[in-house]
Amino acid sequence: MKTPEKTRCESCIIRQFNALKAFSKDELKVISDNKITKDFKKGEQIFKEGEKLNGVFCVRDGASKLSKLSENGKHQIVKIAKKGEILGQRSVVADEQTNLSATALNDTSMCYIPKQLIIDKINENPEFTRNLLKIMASDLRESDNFIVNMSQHNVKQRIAEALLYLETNFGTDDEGFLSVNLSREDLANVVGTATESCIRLIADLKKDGLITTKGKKTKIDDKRGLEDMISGF
Amino acid sequence: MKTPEKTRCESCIIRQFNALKAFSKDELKVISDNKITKDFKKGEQIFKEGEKLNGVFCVRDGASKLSKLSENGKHQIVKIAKKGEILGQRSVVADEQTNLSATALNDTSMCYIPKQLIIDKINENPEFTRNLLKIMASDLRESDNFIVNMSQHNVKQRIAEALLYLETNFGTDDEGFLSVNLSREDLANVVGTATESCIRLIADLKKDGLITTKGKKTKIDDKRGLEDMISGF
DNA sequence: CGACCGGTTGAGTGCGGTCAACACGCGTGG
DNA sequence: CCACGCGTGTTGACCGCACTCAACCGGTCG
Repeated sequence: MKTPEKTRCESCIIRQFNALKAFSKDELKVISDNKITKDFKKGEQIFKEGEKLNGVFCVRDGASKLSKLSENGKHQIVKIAKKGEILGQRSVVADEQTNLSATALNDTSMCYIPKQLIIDKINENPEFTRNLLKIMASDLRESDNFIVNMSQHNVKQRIAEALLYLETNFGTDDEGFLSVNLSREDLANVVGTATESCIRLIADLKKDGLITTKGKKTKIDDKRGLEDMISGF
Repeated sequence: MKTPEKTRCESCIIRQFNALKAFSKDELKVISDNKITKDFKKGEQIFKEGEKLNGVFCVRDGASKLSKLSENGKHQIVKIAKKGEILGQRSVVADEQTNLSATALNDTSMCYIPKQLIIDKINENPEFTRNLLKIMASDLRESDNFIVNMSQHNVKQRIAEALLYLETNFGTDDEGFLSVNLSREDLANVVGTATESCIRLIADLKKDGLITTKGKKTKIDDKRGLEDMISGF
């Protein structure tokens, strides 16, 4: 983790995607003066579950996984955060320790904003608070939907869902391969299965002509086919 | 569903448990004048996923399940709401249709508060908004934890968890039986399994001396034992 | 070079889903 | 009043998905 040159929040477009868009020029200046830019290398841990955070992380670029360790030693990935999202806001709002660990999936650039600044703004700027509320309401819906998907779909369907999710949320490179490259293990941890099962089912999807792989990269060939399979055809 | 005599919000203790505790006497009067008390019989549906709600439901008494239908025709129960919780606040905050259906698990008494009142209060009363924020933050943690439990525990462990959850959150009657009596099917829908599997594993738990049943009622005999089993002993 | 990590494949097993039959209580209508 | 249907609970049998353990391969790094 290193701390490179700063970018001013006032001129940062990322904030349009999160609750920070409520802030005035002046407010942004204060935040900008107090934030720290932090970069994380692929695989580096941003924070660990149970930690008390002293600030939140605004994702400028890159992808990171939010996961939780269960007593059998497996990491369950609950969410993959993308550009514009803010990590740790739940913990700061609730004034609790973090419930999840965050780890960079690729080289990642974050802005670290001290907790007190966020708390002050919650008390001062109602528009900001309402934004936060909406975002958390949306997160909550996502989580509830995830629960249903986990319990009502088999592993193959869940893998298909995860791949589609990665495509729509992180896009593809110029050859059509997924931009975010989850390791087989991470993918298995997203869908809540063993790595071996994950590998085998990916091989199945290839055989079915729904996806192709090249090296460690994955490409979705038949989006419609995947969606149909998820629905049970 | 019938609408019995009103209880004034000012003198209602239930509100201490939810975001409404932020309101002044005057604000409560307005709410009280605009709310409707609605009662639901066991099994009655309070609202259905996809509906546009025009208000929220404050649970005065009883238990209700929040569930979602998946395309294979099964209901996954995501949460069981208890006295003091507010149903529909997520949808109202996000200005979306409901993501979940709500159904009464036993005879239930609700206060229906028009949506606009809640929206106005979000804009007027920052303390209320902050309360909402904290509650949703807490709901979000619960949901994330549920995801991890679902994917990392086997069905037997999940049933044990569900029973413990019912005991701690809804208590027992004077003989020690769980106050909320989920049907086998509902319990299966909580843990995301087939009713038959659920029944068989409950029989296991009985054989192991961890629980007993009498008629349709269930009693937890060895809380510690259940907890150990969940942790994998 | 060996160590190690990620990916891959094979073989065996058991958990849990599915279908079918049956028991039981309850309300309803003939 | 009983017959009947229906919803819920229960049990049996079967089978396949997915977990586990183990071996192996290729690349990378010390």
